[in-house]
Amino acid sequence: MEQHTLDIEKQVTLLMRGTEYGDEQLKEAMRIELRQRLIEAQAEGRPLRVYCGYDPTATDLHLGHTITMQKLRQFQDLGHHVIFLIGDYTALVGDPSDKNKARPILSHEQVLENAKTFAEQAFRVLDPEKTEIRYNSEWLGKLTLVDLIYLGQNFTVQQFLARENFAKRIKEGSPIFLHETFYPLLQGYDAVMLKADVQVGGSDQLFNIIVAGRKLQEVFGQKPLVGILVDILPGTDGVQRMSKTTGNIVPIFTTSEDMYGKLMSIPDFAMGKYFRLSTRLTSEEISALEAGLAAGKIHPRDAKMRLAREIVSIFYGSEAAEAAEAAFVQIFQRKDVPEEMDVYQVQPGQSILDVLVDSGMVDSRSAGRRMIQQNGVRLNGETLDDPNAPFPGEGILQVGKRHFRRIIISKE
RNA sequence: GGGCAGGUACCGAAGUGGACAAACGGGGCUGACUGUAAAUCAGCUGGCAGACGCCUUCGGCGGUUCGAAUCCGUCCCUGCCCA
Repeated sequence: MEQHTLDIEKQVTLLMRGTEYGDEQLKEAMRIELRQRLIEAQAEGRPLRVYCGYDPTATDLHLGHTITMQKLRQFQDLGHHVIFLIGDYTALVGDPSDKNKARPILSHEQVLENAKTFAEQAFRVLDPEKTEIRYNSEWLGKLTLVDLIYLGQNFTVQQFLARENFAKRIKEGSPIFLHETFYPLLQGYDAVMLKADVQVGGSDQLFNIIVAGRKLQEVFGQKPLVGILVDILPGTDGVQRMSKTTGNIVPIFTTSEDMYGKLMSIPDFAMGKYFRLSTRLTSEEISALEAGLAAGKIHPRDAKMRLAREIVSIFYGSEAAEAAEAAFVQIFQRKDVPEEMDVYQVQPGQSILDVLVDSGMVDSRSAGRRMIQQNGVRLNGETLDDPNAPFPGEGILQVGKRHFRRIIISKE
C-alpha cells in the first residue's frame, strides 16, 4: 500500500510536468484531483481513460500537436488507456479558442480527407498498439435537436462573452457566428461519451475542458475529468502559435533534413520554449543551457543545433538526426551542396529560364526572371545572369539557398 | 424588416473617375553581412512578353463613360443601432 502511493506520487509529478494553467490555484486543484483519481482507479484495478481531441481542419499534424501527444504518451507508458480522438464533427464547427476570427467552413468530405493520415502521423509519437482511435461523428452525428437544447441549458451567453477571444472580437466588431458557441458543448459531450477521467489539451482549451467538459460530465452523472493543460508551442516565427494557416509549422510528415532546417530557422528567443515543450531534456539541463547562453559561454547557434538534433531524433532516431545535422552544416554553414538531389534532364534547345520553370524550381517564368535578376541562380557555383541564354551545361543547379537539382544533358 | 458603416492582393490596410497591377505595414522570396535558414541592412513580391506592350485582379452580376477599385442599379455577405 505504501509502495503504491509512492508510485502514484511519482506519476503525479511526471504528469503535471510542463503543464500550464495560467493560474496556480487551478493547477493545484488539478494536481490534487489527478492524485485522487489515480488512487481510485488503482483501487478499482483499472487504468485511467485519457483522451485528447484533434480537429482535422488541415491535413498536417505538426510539432505543436505533439506537445499534447507526448503527454498522452506519458500516460500510455504508465499503463493508462489513451484515446486519440479525431474531431471530424468539431472540425465542422471550428474551435473559436485559438482564433481571432471564425474558421472557414469545411465540408465533412474535406474533413475526412484531411483526417486520412492523422492516425498514421500520430503514431510517430503514440504507441499504435495501445491507442484507441475514435471519431466524434460517432456520437455527435446522432445528437438530436432536443439533445442540443439540453446541452445548451447548462451554459449562459455571458460565460461565452466573458471569454477573451470573444470579447476581443466583439470589441473589434468582427463576427461571432452562433455555431461557434456550440464548440465547447460538443467537446464537452465528447468527454461524456468517452467517460474520460483525464483530458489533455493546450492551455487555450481551458474553457472547453475545465468549464464545458467537467460541467457536462456532472450533468450526465459522471465524475468531472481532470484537465491536463500544456503550454502552447509558438511557430517558427517564434511568436504566434504554431498553425497551418499562419504558415509557421514544423510538420510531422517531412524529411529529417527539413525538420532540422525548420528548427534552425526559429528565432533565438524562442529556443527556451522549444526546449521545454518539445525535448526530453530536464528542466535542470535547460536552465543550465540558458544560463550558459546568457553568460555568453554557449554559442546560440550551438544551442539551436542541439535543439534541432534533439527534436529530430525524437521523430527519426539519433542517426537520422546526425545525418540531418551533417547535411545542414554542409549546405548552410559551408555553403556546399547536399549529397542527394533530384535529377533534371535538359532537353535540346531549352533556355535557362525554361529549365527553371520546367524543373519546378520556380512557379512562373516571371518568378524565374526575378530570381535570375537577384543573382539567385547558380550552376556549379557560377551565377547565371541571362534567362534567355541556352542552358550552359551539366552540373549542380542551385536556386536560392535551398533548392538544388542535378542537371544532365539529354544525349541526342 | 428599417437606418448607418463596410467588403481591396497571402493577411492587415490606403485609394473614391484617368498618372492603379493598385500606397504603406506584416508575411514570403532574393542578396549582403553574420553566429544560423537568428538579428540587421538592401531589393523583389499577379501572369505573358520583357523594349514598347498585352491579359486577369479591388464581394457577384449588369449599366454609365473614350476610360471604373472609384459613379449608377441590383444581388450576396459583415458590423453597429432600431424592431
